[in-house]
Amino acid sequence: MSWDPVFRLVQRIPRGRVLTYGALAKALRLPGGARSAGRAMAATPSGKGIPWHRVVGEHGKILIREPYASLQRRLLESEGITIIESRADLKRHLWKPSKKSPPKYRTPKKRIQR
DNA sequence: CATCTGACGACCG
DNA sequence: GCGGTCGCCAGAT
Repeated sequence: MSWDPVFRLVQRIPRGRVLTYGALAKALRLPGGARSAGRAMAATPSGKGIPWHRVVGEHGKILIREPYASLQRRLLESEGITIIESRADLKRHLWKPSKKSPPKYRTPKKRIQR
């Protein structure tokens, strides 16, 4: 599975903005919904400039575990996003994948048979 | 091939 | 608002 479309979209999230796994999944029509978005992020290659920390759970909650949670919080705050009780203020920072036909994820029609 | 394991979220009590 | 269950499905073991 190529999570490329996911990475591309995440890469477009502006500084100081966040997106939720659910919104991400919905925007790309990921099969399996939000969890798929989560899997994609878990597979995020580091060192590629992908702002993974801008993806949070519903209500802006940071869902990942330590030690990443602390790191994510720190990164978000450094961008001017206020985190209260492990949550980002979505009202102010939720980002919408505006215009430009968001790359739509497509399920492979069929899998390679063994 | 069988099972387990989640960077989720909706639902219910 | 909080904790438990369930559907979902790709990777890991």
